[in-house]
Amino acid sequence: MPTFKPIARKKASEQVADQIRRSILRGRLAPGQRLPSERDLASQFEVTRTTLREALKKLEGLKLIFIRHGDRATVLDWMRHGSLDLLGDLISRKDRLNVALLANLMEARVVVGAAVAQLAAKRRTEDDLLNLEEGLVAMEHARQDTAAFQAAEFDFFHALATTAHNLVFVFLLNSIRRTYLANADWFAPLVGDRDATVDSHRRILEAVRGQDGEAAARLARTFLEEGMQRVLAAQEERAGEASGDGEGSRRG
Amino acid sequence: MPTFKPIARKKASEQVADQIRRSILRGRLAPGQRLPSERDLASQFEVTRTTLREALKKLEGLKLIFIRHGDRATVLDWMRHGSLDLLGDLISRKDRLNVALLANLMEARVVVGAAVAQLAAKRRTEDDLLNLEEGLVAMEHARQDTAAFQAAEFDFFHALATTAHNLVFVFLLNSIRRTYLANADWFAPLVGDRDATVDSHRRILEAVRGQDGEAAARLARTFLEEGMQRVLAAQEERAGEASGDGEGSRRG
DNA sequence: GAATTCCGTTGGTTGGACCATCGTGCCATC
DNA sequence: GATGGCACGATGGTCCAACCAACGGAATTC
Repeated sequence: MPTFKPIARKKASEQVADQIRRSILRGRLAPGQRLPSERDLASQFEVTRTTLREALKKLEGLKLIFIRHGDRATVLDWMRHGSLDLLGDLISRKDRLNVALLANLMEARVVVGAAVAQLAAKRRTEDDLLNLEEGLVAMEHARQDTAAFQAAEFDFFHALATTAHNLVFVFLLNSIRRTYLANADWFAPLVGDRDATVDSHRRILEAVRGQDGEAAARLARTFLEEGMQRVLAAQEERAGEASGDGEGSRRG
Repeated sequence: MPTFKPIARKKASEQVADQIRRSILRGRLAPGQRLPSERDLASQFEVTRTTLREALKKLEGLKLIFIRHGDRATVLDWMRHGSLDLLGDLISRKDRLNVALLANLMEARVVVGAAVAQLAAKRRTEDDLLNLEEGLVAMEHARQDTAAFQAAEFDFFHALATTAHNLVFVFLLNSIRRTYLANADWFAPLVGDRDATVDSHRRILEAVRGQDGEAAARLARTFLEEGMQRVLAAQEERAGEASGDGEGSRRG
């Protein structure tokens, strides 16, 4: 029995937003440029203005366009204003992967992971420790399921951010997680050896418990950096293989 | 001539979204809870479903609620899914400031600033250097205007992120900047001495030019950490003063 | 008992009307 | 000649009243 994916049931407004978003991200709509009026766009896409407006609303939320009453929408410079939610769109274009962005994301995990580990050690409460222990247990329980294990592993670092009592890092990890888990296959080498991963994270937990920020940061950084190397190495391997293998077995 | 602020002209859909968002952030709407139907909500707020739906769309973008066709909207756990765009709502509640979040934000600037400085030194191209030099010039030109100088100072670090060629950090700084500049007054002590700030950043630039990542990171970290101390110290001072000083002169 | 069908609730879309704001150009005034 | 008021067209914001589409549970069927 092959594994089937749920079919994409995209709302009309989503599809409209997708088209415009891609035009902007690919530079076919330059910053400062003004979009046609809602009425024009609606007739171009053959949807109602209501639907078209929902699409624009979404793009506004991504900070891709700026909307002002009485004036047409303006394309923003996404390098300057773009939201983290754009990562998901940028990292995979059809079946192709943006390897540079993959590296970027792991790099950010290294930096943020080490930082939250250090801060967590400084600020952890007893409740935080219980929460982290639960996270470890969740990882152990998910040992059999790759996707679940990856999610649990990420959640451990999310718990570290919570323990660090820094909402900026919490929210940042929320955003990263979406992109990370949506492309989990590519990041799988990070947790290649699950037992070692659990051990590693247990050592981090103990450092946090002992309020040894330096050790916690070092352990987290080492785990993530070595994992990043594995992820990128696996990526290079695949780049060497023949292409055009659309749906075939990607794992093995 | 006093300085006037533009009046706030909020759209109906924004006001609706504000109310629901606050209810969620204050916990009056718990994660997992289901919202009333759009028709119900629309009549409660005395707006059309169209307007109500725009509000929900916004909340969906902030990852505060989850919407599925045929089922009512569900409140998400914002600690687990929330977007960085929530920072702006959380940091200031009316005239009161969330000091912990202020510290969080500076803390994130320290970590990210040091990281991008280090990576920038490793990866800078000649174009990047030109860009950074422009950033310095912009800071010098803005020396007279506090708000403009703060923006220029932040943009220097944004340019470092661009130089680091890491989109995750670029987008993260985009999000932080919005909150940072919207509450610029509170962060002003960071750049208290503007000449020293320019000098500091010039040294960072030179370290980047010399591809000395360690030095760049150290310089950036020192500047930001000391600035954070000033910001927090100023905050404690104000906490000691009498309250109720709504619009009065805040700068002295 | 289990699978199927039906149906009410609810989100998604439509079409058309009207209101609010912006920018522009004209005009009267000074 | 500069200023302020005004009218107008373009455009985004809201309203209204339907209908379409997905979900979930109840009724039905086997």
